[in-house]
Amino acid sequence: MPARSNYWLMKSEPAEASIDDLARAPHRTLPWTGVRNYQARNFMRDEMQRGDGVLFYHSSCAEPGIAGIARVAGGLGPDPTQFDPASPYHDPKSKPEAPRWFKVDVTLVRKTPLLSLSAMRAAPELATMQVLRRGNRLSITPVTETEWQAVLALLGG
DNA sequence: GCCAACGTTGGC
DNA sequence: GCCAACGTTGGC
Repeated sequence: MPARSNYWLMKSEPAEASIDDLARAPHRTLPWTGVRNYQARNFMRDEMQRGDGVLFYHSSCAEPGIAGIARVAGGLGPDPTQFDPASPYHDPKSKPEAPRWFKVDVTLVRKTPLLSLSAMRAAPELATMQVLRRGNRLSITPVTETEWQAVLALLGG
């Protein structure tokens, strides 16, 4: 069994939650709600731990790429939006006694200059990153220690 | 707006 | 359990 990853890349549409939204949030922390994919959910529910490093990635926008460094602040629990009929993430099939969807809390460490998707693709040392794989759609992907260090180096430490 | 890729759903 | 249809993601 492979070792648990200590590093993650998490996609967010900036129109929904940008790096600046995270910077302005109380305690620079936001709950990562709205994940409706089982694989991504399992990462949050089963593998993520407080203190894990997070690459905060802007997707579905004019300039996709890594916009900052964050960290998992804990807060593992049921995603409350699944029970909210007014939420776009409402899941009528989910019951409070058996929640389907989970969230963690994410805290900003620092905003960085954008490491654009094109720059990521141009960096051979990042070629293994799951987010760069053809057809990848997972909103949360594990990042290796080597990839993490390579991203930090590209961001200028 | 297009479209490739992939996940989910539901009929059988 | 198979698999076609459909919906979503996300870069371009």
